[in-house]
Amino acid sequence: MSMSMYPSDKMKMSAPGCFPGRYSPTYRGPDQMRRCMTNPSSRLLEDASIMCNSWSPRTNGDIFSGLNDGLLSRAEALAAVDMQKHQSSHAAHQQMTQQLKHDVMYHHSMGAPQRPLQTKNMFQMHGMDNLDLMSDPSGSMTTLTPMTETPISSSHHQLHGSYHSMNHMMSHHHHGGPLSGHTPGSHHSAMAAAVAAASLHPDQDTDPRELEAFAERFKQRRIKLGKYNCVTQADVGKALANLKLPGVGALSQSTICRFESLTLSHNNMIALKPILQAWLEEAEAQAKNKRRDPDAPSVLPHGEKKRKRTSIAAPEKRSLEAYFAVQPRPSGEKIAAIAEKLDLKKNVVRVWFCNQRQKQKRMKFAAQH
DNA sequence: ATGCATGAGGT
DNA sequence: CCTCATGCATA
Repeated sequence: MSMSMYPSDKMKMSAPGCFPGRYSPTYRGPDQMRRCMTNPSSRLLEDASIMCNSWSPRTNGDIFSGLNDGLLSRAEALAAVDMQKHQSSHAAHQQMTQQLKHDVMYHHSMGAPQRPLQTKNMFQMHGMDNLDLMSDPSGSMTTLTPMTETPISSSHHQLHGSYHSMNHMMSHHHHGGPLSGHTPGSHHSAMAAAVAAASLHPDQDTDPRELEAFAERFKQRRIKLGKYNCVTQADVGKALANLKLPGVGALSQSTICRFESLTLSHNNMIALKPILQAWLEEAEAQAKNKRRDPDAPSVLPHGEKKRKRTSIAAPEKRSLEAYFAVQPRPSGEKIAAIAEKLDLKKNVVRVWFCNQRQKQKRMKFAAQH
C-alpha cells in the first residue's frame, strides 16, 4: 500500500465483477430546500437530569469541554446552555409529545447483499491511506457511461483488510507538506492509469484542499457530461461497476452526493477519489466518440418490504442534541434512560448517537481545514 | 441532500 | 457496543 500510516485500510477485493448493486430505480430526485423550524421544548430540563445524574466528574464544570468548533457543536452547546438555564427555573411540563413514534420499520428482507467496498481504516483523521488496488490484467474498461441496470450477478467479494501496523506518524497536514516517503509495500498496481497516477501523489490526494477542488471539478464535469442525457449522481454510482476496477463496485447516489459535497470522512474521500477520477476520465473519453443509447427499462423488481425510516420529532431531536452536548457517548444504560424519557426505542437512540458522532467528526475535520 | 439504518471489522 | 463506509427512504 502506498502509504500506510494507518494500519489497515486496504481495499479488499477479490473477484472483479463483484457487487450486487441494487439501486432504487425509482430515484430521480428533485431536491428540496432547507427546512426545520424550531419548536420550544421544555423537556430539556428534565432531560438534562438524566445526564447530570451520575455524571462523570470531568464534564462537570464545563459542558463545553470536548466540544469544538463544529457548527453542530455550537448548536449543541447552545442547547446545553439553554437546558442549564432552565434547570433552575424549570417548569417542565412535558408534553409527552410523542407523536406516534414512528419507529415502525418493517424489516426488509434484504434482497441485496451489499458488499461494501470498504477501506478499513481507522483512527482518526490523520489517516491517509489509500486503497491499493491490485492490477487487473483483464482491465478492460468497458462501458461505464451511464447505463442502466447491469445484471451484476451478486457475487460478493469478501474484501479484507490486512492491517499492518505501520508507523503512523501524523506528519503531513496541510497542503504543501510533502510527505511522501512511504515505502510502498504495494506493488503491482499498474492498472487504471488514473488510479495509479493518483496514488503517486499522496500529498495531493490527501490534502483537504485538493480533495475539495477535485470534488468541485468532478461535479461540474459530471454535469457537463450529460448535457442532454444528464448524468446524475445515481448514474455515476451505477457506472462505477462497469469500470471494472478490482474491488470496485457500484455506489449509491447518496455516496456520490456526499463525495461531491464533502460530507464523507476524510479517509473515505481519499479512498473514493481515485475511483471517481478514473470514472470521470473514462466517461469523458467515451463521450467524445460515442453516444449512449437510451438504456433499457429496469423497472422496479418486485415488491419487497420497504424499510421505513424512523423520524425523530424536533423536540426529541433537540433533547438528544442537548444530551449529546454533555455526553457524546452515553452508556447503554443512559441510552436506555434517554430512550424511555423520549419515548423512543433504545436502538433508535443508540444509532442516533452513533450517527451524531460520525457527523461531528466530519465537521470537526472540515472545520480545521 | 440528508436522516436513520445496517453490517463488517474491532475492542 | 463502537467506528466507518454506505445505503434506502424521504424531505
